[in-house]
Amino acid sequence: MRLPCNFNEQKKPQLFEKLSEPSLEKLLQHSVMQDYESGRILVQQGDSPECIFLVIEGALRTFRIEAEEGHEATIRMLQPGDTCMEAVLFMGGPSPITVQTIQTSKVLQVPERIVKKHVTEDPQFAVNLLRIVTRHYKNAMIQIDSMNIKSPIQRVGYYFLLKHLDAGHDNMEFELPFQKQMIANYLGMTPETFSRTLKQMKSLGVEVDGEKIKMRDAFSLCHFCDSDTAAICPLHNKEHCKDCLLH
Amino acid sequence: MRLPCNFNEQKKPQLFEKLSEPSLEKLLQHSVMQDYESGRILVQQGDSPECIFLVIEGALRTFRIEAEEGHEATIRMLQPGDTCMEAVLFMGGPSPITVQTIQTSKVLQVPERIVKKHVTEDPQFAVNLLRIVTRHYKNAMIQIDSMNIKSPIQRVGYYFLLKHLDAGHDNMEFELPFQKQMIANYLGMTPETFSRTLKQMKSLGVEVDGEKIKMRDAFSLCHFCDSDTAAICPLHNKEHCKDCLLH
DNA sequence: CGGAGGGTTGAGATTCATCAACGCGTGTGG
DNA sequence: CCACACGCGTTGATGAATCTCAACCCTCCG
Repeated sequence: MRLPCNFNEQKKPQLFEKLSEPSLEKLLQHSVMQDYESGRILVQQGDSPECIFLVIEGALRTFRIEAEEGHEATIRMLQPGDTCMEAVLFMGGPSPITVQTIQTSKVLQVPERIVKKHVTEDPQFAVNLLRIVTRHYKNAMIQIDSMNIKSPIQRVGYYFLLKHLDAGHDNMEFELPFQKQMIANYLGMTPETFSRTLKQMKSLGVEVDGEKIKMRDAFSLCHFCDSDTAAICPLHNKEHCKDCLLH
Repeated sequence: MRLPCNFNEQKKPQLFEKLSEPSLEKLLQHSVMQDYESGRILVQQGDSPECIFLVIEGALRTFRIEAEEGHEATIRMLQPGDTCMEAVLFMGGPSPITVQTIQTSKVLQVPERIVKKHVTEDPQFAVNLLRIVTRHYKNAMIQIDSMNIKSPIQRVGYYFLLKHLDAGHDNMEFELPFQKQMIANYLGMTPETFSRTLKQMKSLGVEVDGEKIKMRDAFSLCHFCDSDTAAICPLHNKEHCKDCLLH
């Protein structure tokens, strides 16, 4: 099986990073490519995990459900190149999360036993997994403190800051990669509050037009920076980094 | 260096689980044991991580700070046998968390470079780390949905359920392992709300007397069970598991 | 044209944080 | 030995913030 060509060298999924040809080949040999319509449940909370999912096209989300009211808490939202269920495989026990497509998606599935076997055979693969899982964990920690101690506008601001840095710090425009209600849930608020918060952001120089976000200048979002993002912001400690809360 | 004797075979820290004698010896050789008073900061959010901390005696907590108001969000609370900063070592970049003692504590510190080297040399050690990190991640996911979609009483109930299962399911009494304000913050509420919530729990058959929690019967907390805990509850699917939300 | 889904806006209800005061146990210093 | 301060936990009153419910607009699509 060949990896689809829409992953060029730079956007190669982290799961396969630096793997030797034969090692990669071995993994892909037993993997299955599959297409799903939007809204399809791939794993149910409580199921025992059976494979890792690598998003080729489309988008997935992982979330948890509260039994009583049926409310959902989004844990992650995945885009092409992202993987999920790697951590769950090594947790032992049933899956704590549900996995669902939120667009029509093409997904590569690597079976559990292949993964577990390969981890012991290729140290690079083990390191990749460790890196991926720790990055998820870091995001989770940020999510936790967001819910606890940040206001809605701070959460949205931080989310926008990350997307802005993704798009390139000299790019004054970026797009929301998911539906607004999805992002709202991910940020721990209702679609209504999210919508109202977007309006508040105008006064900070951030215009919202449908899916497009336009920033007045590159520092409009500096106010939402923290030690985590400062480390990856090319403008950090430059003269203009004035609104940064760290200073 | 010898591991202190208060870890018997069963309570051996997961970090060292199933390691061969020489492997363990190698790790401990370069580790440092240290005592700290309560309230001491061991790692500051933004610092680059330098070692793994293994709690021998006392207690630590890890948390994140919000810059503007100085509010804190507790990520984890550690007891003897627990470790922290393992995940951070592999995340790359500065530490997203602050680590602090919350009791006078004895802590074993394993330097970063020893850990990273040992991971590639002993696969069992790598697997241990992967298990530990994924378990943290799982807890983080549960924390996220707690903040989002659970009421204070549900959060406290779930926390109590875990402690109850820890103490043994046939034990109708257990103790709070930390200060109430610490637990409150960990559960994402103020000490006041926590206190009020404790009173509410009386009507569910859970008495609180200082640090001691007394349950009327083994099923008082079943109401707060979910798919994650059901898997480890010895009473699950037994006839008495009546209040379980899963049914 | 009509319906469905996503997004927005408004009004009201609820819940939790905040602020303040108090009780209690402990340790300290006069 | 007592007075006092301090930290922790509790209780009460208040207010602000966000969720809920409802209506509406818009676009897309059959």
